[in-house]
Amino acid sequence: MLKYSRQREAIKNFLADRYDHPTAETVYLGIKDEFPNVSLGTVYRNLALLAEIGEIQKISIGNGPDRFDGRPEPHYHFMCTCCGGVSDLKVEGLEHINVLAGQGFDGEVAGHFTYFFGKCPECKKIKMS
Amino acid sequence: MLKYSRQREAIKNFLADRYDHPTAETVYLGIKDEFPNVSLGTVYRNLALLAEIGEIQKISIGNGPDRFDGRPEPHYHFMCTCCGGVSDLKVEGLEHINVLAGQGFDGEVAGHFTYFFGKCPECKKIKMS
DNA sequence: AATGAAATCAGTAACAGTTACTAATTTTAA
DNA sequence: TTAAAATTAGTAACTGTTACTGATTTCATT
Repeated sequence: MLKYSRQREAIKNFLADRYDHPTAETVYLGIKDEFPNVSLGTVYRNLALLAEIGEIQKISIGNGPDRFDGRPEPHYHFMCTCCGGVSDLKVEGLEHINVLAGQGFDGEVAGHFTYFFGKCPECKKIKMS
Repeated sequence: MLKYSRQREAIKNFLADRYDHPTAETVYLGIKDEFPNVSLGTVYRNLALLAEIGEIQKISIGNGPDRFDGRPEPHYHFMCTCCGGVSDLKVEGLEHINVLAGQGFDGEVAGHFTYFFGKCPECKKIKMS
């Protein structure tokens, strides 16, 4: 049975406010002013729990630490190879790619993970000027 | 300057022979009969080097250890959620998705990583029978 | 409001995968 | 053959994450 916890609520609120897909470490530091004694383990545990019940998303992108996204609706992500930032990316017409992947494959394709990489708008602007 | 090394050659050969995308640990154990004193660090270093010069591919899939693919040509991968195995997957008509992702995005999409998941042919068969 | 079982917590230790360091060995151009 | 540079084995250290512990918080039931 799931019980309320102030720490979990703070973690959820912290994520709801931002679009930069912070790491567990960042979340930890971010709720420290409200909960000075919060444990990093608590942050990890709640992030995993929230992801499991579908209230947030865990983004395992590249080789660094996992990142977390407060928006549960499925969408794509973009990682800037220049500044390392991760942002949301709206991509239309990609719904069919599981079917595409299943053609000529004897198994059963249930889904896919995709992330795009390249230069984010800010880094592109800097290089051009 | 890159010098020849017997260990590196053994690692490359080990990968060339197989399609199961082994982890560094597996590669390490696999070349141990030829090089009983080989170091795990040597395996990691050479796998990273070979991936960097484009002779093999590093597959960072899910949350487990990285896996390595002896074939450098770009292709997709499939992970079975049932047995955990990773296999190659031929998918046609996915070349355009970088362009698709770039529509309405001010940055520059250079590429993407995608892996599919679901049930592999073997696991699908078992469940059905 | 008081009780108590279950969930959650903070703090810390342990863990897995990987990288970094060091002195000895191997490679290879001269 | 020589010697500088690359590579090695072995080991320690590091990063991100999970597991353990006894104390605290939550909350349905009284």
